[in-house]
Amino acid sequence: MDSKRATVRDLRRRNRSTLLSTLFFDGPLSRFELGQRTGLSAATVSTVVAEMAEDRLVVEAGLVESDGGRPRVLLRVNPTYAHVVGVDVGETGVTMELFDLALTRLAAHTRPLPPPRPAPALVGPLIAAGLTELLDQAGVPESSLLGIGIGVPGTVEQGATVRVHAQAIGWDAIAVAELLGDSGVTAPLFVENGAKTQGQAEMWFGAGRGARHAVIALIGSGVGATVITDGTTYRGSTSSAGEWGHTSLIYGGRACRCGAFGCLEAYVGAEGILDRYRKARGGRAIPRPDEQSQLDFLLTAADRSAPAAAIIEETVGYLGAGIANLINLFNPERIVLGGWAGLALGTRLLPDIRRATADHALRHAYDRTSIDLCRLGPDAVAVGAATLPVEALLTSGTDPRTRSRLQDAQQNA
Amino acid sequence: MDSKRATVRDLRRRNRSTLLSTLFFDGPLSRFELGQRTGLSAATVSTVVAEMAEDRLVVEAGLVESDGGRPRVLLRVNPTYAHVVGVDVGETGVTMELFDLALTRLAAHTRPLPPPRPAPALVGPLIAAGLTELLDQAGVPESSLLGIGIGVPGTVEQGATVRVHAQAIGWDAIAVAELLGDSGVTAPLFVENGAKTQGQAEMWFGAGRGARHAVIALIGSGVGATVITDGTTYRGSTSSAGEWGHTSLIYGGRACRCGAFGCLEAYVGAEGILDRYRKARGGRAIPRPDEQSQLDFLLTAADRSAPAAAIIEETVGYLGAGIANLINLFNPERIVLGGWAGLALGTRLLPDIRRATADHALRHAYDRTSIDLCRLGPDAVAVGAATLPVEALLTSGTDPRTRSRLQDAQQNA
DNA sequence: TGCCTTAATTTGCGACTTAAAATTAGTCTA
DNA sequence: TAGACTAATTTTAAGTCGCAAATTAAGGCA
Repeated sequence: MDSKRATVRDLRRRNRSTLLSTLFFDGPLSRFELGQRTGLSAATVSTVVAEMAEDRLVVEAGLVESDGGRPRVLLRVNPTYAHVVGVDVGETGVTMELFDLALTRLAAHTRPLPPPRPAPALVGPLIAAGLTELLDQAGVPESSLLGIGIGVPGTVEQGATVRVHAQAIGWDAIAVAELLGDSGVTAPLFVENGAKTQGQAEMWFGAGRGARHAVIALIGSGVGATVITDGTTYRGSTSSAGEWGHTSLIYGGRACRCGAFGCLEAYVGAEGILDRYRKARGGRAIPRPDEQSQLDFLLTAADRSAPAAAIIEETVGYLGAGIANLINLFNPERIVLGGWAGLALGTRLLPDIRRATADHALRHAYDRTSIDLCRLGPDAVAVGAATLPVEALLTSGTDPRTRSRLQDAQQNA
Repeated sequence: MDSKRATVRDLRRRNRSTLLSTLFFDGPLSRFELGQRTGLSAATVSTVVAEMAEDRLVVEAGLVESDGGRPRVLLRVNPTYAHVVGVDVGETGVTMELFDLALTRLAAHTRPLPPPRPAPALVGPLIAAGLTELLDQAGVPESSLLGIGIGVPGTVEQGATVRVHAQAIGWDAIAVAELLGDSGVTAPLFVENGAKTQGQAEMWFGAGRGARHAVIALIGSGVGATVITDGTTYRGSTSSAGEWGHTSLIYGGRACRCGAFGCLEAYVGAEGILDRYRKARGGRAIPRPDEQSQLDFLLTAADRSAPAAAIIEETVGYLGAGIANLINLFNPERIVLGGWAGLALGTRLLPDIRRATADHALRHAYDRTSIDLCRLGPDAVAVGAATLPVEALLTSGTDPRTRSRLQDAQQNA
């Protein structure tokens, strides 16, 4: 069915990849433990580790004392082997962060973008300029860059040329590689939907750690989800899977900005919630400057105002039904609720949300799913983007910088 | 991350598996073509094929004439290498079918079950007795059985012991292996949810052929779905994924037999449709004996009766929204609509259903999804069940009969 | 019959993992 | 402080595997 040929060299690559990955996520570990966890023989662990140590990809990290017997040497991924940059292209600004290989933040900055529709041609130079500044700031040479991950709002179609469809900022089928085409940036680029990078960050370092099947449900002004199946982000056939916000919750209900009616987003997205609240107030504006504080206002008001409480209660019900749909369809072991609005609702109402979910989900699946809150917050988009080059390194076991050259060579052949 | 060790032997197994699979699905093929399709070298193809020919798993199937040069020898999977049995355990009866390895039906029969709740203890002996009869009928020795696939209504929890939760027939956490425990059946058992086996049949031999990402949407009295991601059935963490029928379509709407309100099933399941129609008729019964003819009656009535037409139009709308949810969440390349009610609706109303779906789905994803009808019908549950042992053979490249012994040995070690 | 073309097999090689043996690097004991 | 002891690595010696190149097989054609 799948036509992946397998040579004996692929074997090595794969073993290298599993060893590197276990070291990255569960390290530091000794060679002995590595053998146990991966099922590989001590001999193989030894030779492969030696190879990676030769490349300076893996370094020693102290000893474990023993009660008699040779002490185990701890190994870990070398944080300074290379660096990665994560870029969060938002609707109003671009945040860039520089990390070492262990994803420790070394430098960061944010540049505003002219709203509402920043021309793609503008973003390229902005990133290029921001990049050199970032590198200068941390004293990291550009040659040390493993890659640059870019999180964008909108769907990203992976393929020969990566194309971005971001209706939110008016990008239609933009080829990202061209944005940085002539700016002299040579590091490999990895582009992905911002919600998906945020979800990946949550999976690697947040509430998703260790889960093989999970859904990261993100609620901000809009609503999206990242679906993790078997440890990897599910993309579907054209990378637009997980559009949870635009599933029908109330057939023929409120108009949604996607053009359809009754979408979940129109009910539990911050904009939808506040709009409903405004209507309940007889059209009076909510006396706060921005969406976040308006939602806070609503949540506080719910303690004393019946209409506000009703809106919240409804919202919790809708959200529960929406989450139940995720459970019934994907049967994950964990749901992680995030996004700024998701966190605002969740921190105060998680038990209610759980109850509402139970009312709508099938018992069997619900009982086997935990519902937790995000641990990283919306600024995790950049970290998540930065994980992309690291992921490429881990899954291939080889440096994407050299690999891309190889791929080019193969394509020319 | 994943701790699959990779020895040099696994390599062979994997290549054997890919060769066998391509031969099974795309055969007959010559060694030369096999090499091209799998990317393996001619040498490897030759040796691996020789091995499989030695086992009589693969046999020659004629020549391709050539215009000069040695003619290519066509190869195919040996249909008589082994046989498989597919069992469809339904609410009212058990259908059993015997196939050769090419899934050609050799014998079949159906036994009624005492409704409404056949005791599990009853089903075991029924299958055992039916099995010997089936084998006698076709003159196939039991030793030739590669395995027995069983499709059951309800969720099947795969694990050390396979457990079935089938509320429809009152089975709760039944360990299937025990059903046949002392009946002397030695062939490996494979148990799976009936909707999933039907979906698999559709993927192998029906409208799903060739798709990597697809959803088989099944509408009968109830509603279910099989989700295919990357060519394999998606099960989720506890095998209960794809419960499309119990996703909320209308928050707080009609009561569903699952206990929740507003489930899709309550609107587009045959029972739900007919119930709504009955209400529209002021409570008068539909003058037909069973659900299928009642639905036909409704569909025909729609041509001349406004209330009937309204029910159908509503149903199409609901169904469109439900399908749109599948598209938005899973982003498949193909939706296959099936089940007896799904077919009844689809054959007359597919264009309308497509339109309704377009109204609710995101443009980008909808444009890249085709919506087709099932080609096999509801009796495909048994064929689908029979594919399970074949699938085990294809993905492992080795005979599940010997493999299970190996696994036992490993577990004891 | 002999030459040409293409398919399949055989051969020689480099690469890989593993089990077992050897080595190494500590702790413990007297 | 010199063994004795213990347990982690490394080396060594098979045994496999897939591949490229070289052969061999099986026809067509003149």
